[in-house]
Amino acid sequence: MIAEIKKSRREYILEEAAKLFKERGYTATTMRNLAEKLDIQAASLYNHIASKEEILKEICFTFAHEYVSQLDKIDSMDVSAAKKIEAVIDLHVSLSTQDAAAIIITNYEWKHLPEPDLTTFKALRKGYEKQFLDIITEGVESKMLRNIDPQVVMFTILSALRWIPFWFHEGRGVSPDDLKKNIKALIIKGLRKKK
Amino acid sequence: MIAEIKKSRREYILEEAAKLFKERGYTATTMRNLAEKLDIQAASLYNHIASKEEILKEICFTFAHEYVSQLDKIDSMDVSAAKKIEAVIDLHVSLSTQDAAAIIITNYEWKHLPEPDLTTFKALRKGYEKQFLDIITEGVESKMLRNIDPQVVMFTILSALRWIPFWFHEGRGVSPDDLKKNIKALIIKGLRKKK
DNA sequence: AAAATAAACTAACGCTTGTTAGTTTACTGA
DNA sequence: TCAGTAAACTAACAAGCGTTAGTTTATTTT
Repeated sequence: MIAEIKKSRREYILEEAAKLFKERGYTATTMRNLAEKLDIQAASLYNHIASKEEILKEICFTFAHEYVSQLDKIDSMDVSAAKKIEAVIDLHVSLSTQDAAAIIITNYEWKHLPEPDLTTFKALRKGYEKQFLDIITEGVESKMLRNIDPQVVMFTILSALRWIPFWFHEGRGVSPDDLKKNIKALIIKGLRKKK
Repeated sequence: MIAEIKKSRREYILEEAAKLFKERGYTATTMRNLAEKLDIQAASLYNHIASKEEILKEICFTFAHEYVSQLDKIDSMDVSAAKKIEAVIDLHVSLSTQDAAAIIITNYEWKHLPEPDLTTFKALRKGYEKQFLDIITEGVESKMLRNIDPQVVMFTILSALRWIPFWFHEGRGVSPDDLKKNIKALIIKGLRKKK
């Protein structure tokens, strides 16, 4: 009970931190900025978190692990490469439209992680990209997908997906579902050979 | 002659600054970091540049203007929307593979510009995106392109292009020319209706 | 040879940074 | 009612920040 209350206060701080990190970037956000947003003194933050770096670490790894475990699930499904790519698009759009700020931190502010977390994170990220690359390569080799360089395909798709939380706004423009459909139409029909 | 020597020294500083800003981000890069890279004292930098912010400003606006003027040229051509989109892809790949660090600053570090430069820059960027959006919309309305939400198409293409300087390395993987061909194949065949 | 200029230097400034220490206040469960 | 605890407070720190002032050194121009 007590732990729960403590946790919710802590999580609220993490949320506000993510928003600030998104707007100004991690380095340019000060603990006093964050405190001001919460209407408390900077020193009071340390009742809830150990350090500024800990905030970054918690956000980055929470979502990195989420991505990795979901991709594992997708990859173990018994469906075509094209279907797996569609599932990856759905995954990114869902997370990006639900937790935009935190996803931006995970994708763009991780480089400010202190060692050894930085090395760990980079390995996670590299592993994710490699696994996705293998799905694309399999699709090309089985002649299901157009013969386009798999690395170019991977980076093109991932960078498009990683940018979504910057421009997507709930209730303005397309809905999350329409976003999924449109991106899949654009990407997949470009990849799939004409039948 | 004197002006030329001074300029080359100054430009060398700008180049090194761009590399550091790329690696660590603008805010996390200190004038002492930059000085160390050039084997001089931080104070000596001020013989060549007025401030840290001036460095950022010069890099951002140099390339923002380059993008805008090139897009104007493309837009005034008497060709189809698809051809214009291809030309935009060529433009981004060329700049991203030639001046990777500076392009990254222009695309990702501009938010640290001080006012009123920030407002000016955002207007330039917004204008660029609007002009590109209009090209895509025209293509959809003329039934030449698949019926995909133009805003989704614009952001998907632009974010994919803006990420290139992060992963592209000369001499490793695809060449700039192959990169152009592959991205155009992926994007355009996804946009164009089956004939 | 003298003057001018480019480009480095040392020393220091005022300010902001993340963080710590110790204390106070308000609520909760026994 | 009283002890325990969560969560705020004030005050201050050491380190690092961008930048300025004034000076020295080396090269080029006249």
